Amino acid sequence: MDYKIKSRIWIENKDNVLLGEGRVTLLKAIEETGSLSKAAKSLNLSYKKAWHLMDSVNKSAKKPVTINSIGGKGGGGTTLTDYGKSLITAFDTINKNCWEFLDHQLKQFKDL
Amino acid sequence: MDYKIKSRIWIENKDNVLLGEGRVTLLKAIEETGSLSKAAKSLNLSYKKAWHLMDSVNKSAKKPVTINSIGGKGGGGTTLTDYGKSLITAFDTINKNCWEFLDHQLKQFKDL
DNA sequence: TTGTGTTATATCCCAAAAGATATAACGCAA
DNA sequence: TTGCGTTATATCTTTTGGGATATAACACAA
Repeated sequence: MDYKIKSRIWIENKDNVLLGEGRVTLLKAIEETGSLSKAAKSLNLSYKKAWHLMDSVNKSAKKPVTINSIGGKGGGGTTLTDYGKSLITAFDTINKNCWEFLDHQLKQFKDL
Repeated sequence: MDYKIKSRIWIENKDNVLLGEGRVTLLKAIEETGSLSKAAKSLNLSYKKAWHLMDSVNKSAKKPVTINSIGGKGGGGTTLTDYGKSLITAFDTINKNCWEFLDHQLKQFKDL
C-alpha cells in the first residue's frame, strides 16, 4: 500500500486569489531578504513573476501586506507588514493541519 | 469577513497521478454513459485529453479501473470495474471531508 | 551631478500545453 | 461485404504562460 495523497490549498477573496503555497514562500523570502528582487532570485523565479504575484496579493488583501519603497539607500526594498506576517502563520498552520488530516484520511485507501 | 478557502487533492502512486478531481468526474461520466467518447463529449473535453487521462489512470492503478472494448454492437465502449467504482467513492468522501475540515479551519482567518 | 540598486511596467519570443484533424483496428449487424 | 461507432494513436496547428529583455522612475550617497 503506497498510495500517497497530496493537496493544494489557497485562500480567495471574491474570486481573486489571495494566498497559495507559492505566494507564501515568496512572502517568507521577502521577509528574509527585505527585497522583492532578492527574494525572486533566491527562489529562482523571475522578477516579473514575483512582482505579479505580489501585485495580486496586495490587490486582493484587505489590508496592505507589504511596504514598497523605490529609490534611496540600497535602491529601495520591500518589507512585510504585521498583517502580512500574520497571514503567513495562519496559512502555514492551516496547511499543516490539512496534511495531517489527509494522511489520516488516506486510510480509506488501505484495502483498495 | 468573506475570505474563502479552496483545495485540490489528488492521489499518487510512485509519482504518477492516479486520481484527481478531473479524473474522478471523468470516471463518473464513463459510468453514466458507458463510453469514453460520450463521456468526453458530455464534459466538453476532447477525446484525446480524456483518453490520455484514462490511460494515465489505468497505468498508475494497481488493478484495472475500466474495461475497454473495441468493435461490436454499438462500436465498443468503456465500463468501470468494481475497483474503479470504489475508487470514486473513496475519493469523494475524502474530498468532502477535506472541505468540511478546511471550512472549520478557516476560522483562523476570522480576525485578519 | 552622477552612479547605484531597487520597484514598476511594457514588449517580444519561445516552448509547452491544448485543440483539431486524420487514420487504423475492431467486431457486430444488416 | 459494407457500414457503423467505438477505442487507440499519430501529427499538425493554435493558443497560452513564462522567460528574457528593455526602460522609466525614484531617492539616497558619493
